[in-house]
Amino acid sequence: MDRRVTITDVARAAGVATSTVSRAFTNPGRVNQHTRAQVLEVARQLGYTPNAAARALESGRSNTLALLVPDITNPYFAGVIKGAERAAAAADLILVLADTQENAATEEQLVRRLGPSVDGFVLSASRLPDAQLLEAANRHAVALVNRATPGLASVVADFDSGTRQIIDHLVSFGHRSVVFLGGPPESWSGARRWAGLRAAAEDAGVTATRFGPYAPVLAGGAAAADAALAAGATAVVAHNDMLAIGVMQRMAHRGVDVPGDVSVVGFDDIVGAEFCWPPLTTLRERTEAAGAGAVEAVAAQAYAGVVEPSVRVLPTQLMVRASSGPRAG
Amino acid sequence: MDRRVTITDVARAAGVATSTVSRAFTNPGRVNQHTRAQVLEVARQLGYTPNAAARALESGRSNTLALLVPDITNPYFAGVIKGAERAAAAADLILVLADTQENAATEEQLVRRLGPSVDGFVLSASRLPDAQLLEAANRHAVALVNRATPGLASVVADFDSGTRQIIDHLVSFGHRSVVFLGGPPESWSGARRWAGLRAAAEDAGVTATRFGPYAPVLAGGAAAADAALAAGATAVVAHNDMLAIGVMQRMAHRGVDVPGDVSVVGFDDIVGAEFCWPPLTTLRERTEAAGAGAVEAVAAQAYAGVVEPSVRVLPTQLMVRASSGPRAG
DNA sequence: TTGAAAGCGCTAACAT
DNA sequence: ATGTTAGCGCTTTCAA
Repeated sequence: MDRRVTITDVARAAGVATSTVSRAFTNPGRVNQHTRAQVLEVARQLGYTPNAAARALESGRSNTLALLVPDITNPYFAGVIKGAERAAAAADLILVLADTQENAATEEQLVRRLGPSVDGFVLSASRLPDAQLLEAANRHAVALVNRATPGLASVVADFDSGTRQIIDHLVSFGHRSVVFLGGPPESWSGARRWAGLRAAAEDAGVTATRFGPYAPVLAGGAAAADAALAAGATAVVAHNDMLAIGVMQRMAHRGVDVPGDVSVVGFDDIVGAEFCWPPLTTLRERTEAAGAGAVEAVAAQAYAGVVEPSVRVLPTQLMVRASSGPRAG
Repeated sequence: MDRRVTITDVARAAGVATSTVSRAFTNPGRVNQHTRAQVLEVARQLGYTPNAAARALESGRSNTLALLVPDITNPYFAGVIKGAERAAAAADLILVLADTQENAATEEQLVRRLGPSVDGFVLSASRLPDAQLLEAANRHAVALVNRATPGLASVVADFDSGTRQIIDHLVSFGHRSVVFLGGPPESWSGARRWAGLRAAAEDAGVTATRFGPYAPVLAGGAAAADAALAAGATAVVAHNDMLAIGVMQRMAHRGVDVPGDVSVVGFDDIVGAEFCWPPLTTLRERTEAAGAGAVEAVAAQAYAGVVEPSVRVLPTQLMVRASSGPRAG
């Protein structure tokens, strides 16, 4: 569609060598100000843009980062994607997006396939075992979102504080026991959520029980709700908002009042947590900041030679809405 | 992080010329079967992957497509992204994602910045004027999603049928007039929605009025709802689901019963339309198919030399839920 | 069927 | 400060 203008065309038109043109673009200090201005002007007139492939071939760098997410349509990851995209754009980096379909094998394959073309990876909610993560980090710059592996850069939500906020909130409503409706067993953040909940419950002197695993989607709510009701739970905390909303739907269907009979709390604060019925009390994570922070961490490794793996913990905030209330009875 | 294995390494190890290795990979027919098998085996052992940049330099092709969306966090685009990603992966193409922030200037800038590195663009809900779109298509392979411009490939939802379904549905409930709560004036699909609604209303002998524009987000619902109520509307159709849900929130707040007093219908069927309160009657579009179709169209242009701009119209389906009902009074 | 060699566009020594 | 030149890894004529 477009006959490309090369550095040679510019050099010829400006009456200089190609190296001078190259320097005018990438090494402003090492070329005469006047020459530089003239070269840039000629380049502009000709509509010259440096060929990224040629640069990449030379430098081994593509100025491209890849972001892998388990499921693009899960609203939770929309924030991560947005933050990552923004940070990449700010750093003049190109962001490649891929969907792992909640599947470790697909994820591994994508890392292999994309690896040669990108300078680094942001792996969000990775399903890969630690060993494979470390192997990937051996070959590429890597940063994790909501997953921590010793030796790797990561950005995670502060689940310790978050789960404590949840327990405190429920305790303040008089609840003496909570049921955790767990998600996928391989989910690192799921494990952290449960661990935090259990610890906070113990500190507060209330009991915490784990049910599940359930699929962390709307449809998973039916089984989860039924189990919770059968156990006589008065307060349930779901693995994520989609599951929590599914639980509330099932309860409504069964004539159980939320929060009159049972309080429901979620994790994520997805779009929709605000307008589902009743509006969901849930732990908000700073997903955009997480995506942006991970991109920055990868860029630091790939371009600034930073080796020390940074671990950032982002604050969480309990959004108290109408799905939680005083203990029944 | 990784000492790269080049074609030369493979050639040496296999005792053949680099050109033979190259052919073994890209031109299976023009190399001895036995030689080829041996070369591939050696390559595998060495962990060789062709360098994409070098290929791109030679061929001028990056095997990369760019997808531009107005707002990544808008659940509507999640489906488009997913479909595009899937189609790209199936065609062994890399997908670059960028957010235009609902902004024509940003969109134009992204096309310029990404242009040299990608083989084509999928522009979804583009805010660019026709002239700029045509100019972009002059330089790159382009396909549009939910936007049509003469001469360009596009995938659009069947709003003619969709708006007719909406009107028929409301008429069957006895409604004699509908209010359309409009979105951004530059929105092509917004214009199509209104045009379809008006035509269908006329055919059905009911009146249609347009209000707005309103911001197509939850917060836009307050002003939209107030205007509709002031006008005594009994049936409103909102530009999209987010606005529709915002409208219902405002009505609930003002003690107006949906659908008892007012029926509310949206467009998109986003995640959440199903679990908002009341569940929203809305027109479902096949967003994933749209994203996938657009990628296929761009790929056909970029790699198969297809010039005839394909226009695909995807069916829409009215999801009747609880937000619409018999006309009041 | 295979090999030798010439670039693709750019950057980075190395000269001048 | 600028020009010359040698590749980066790969594909592709052109010969053999």
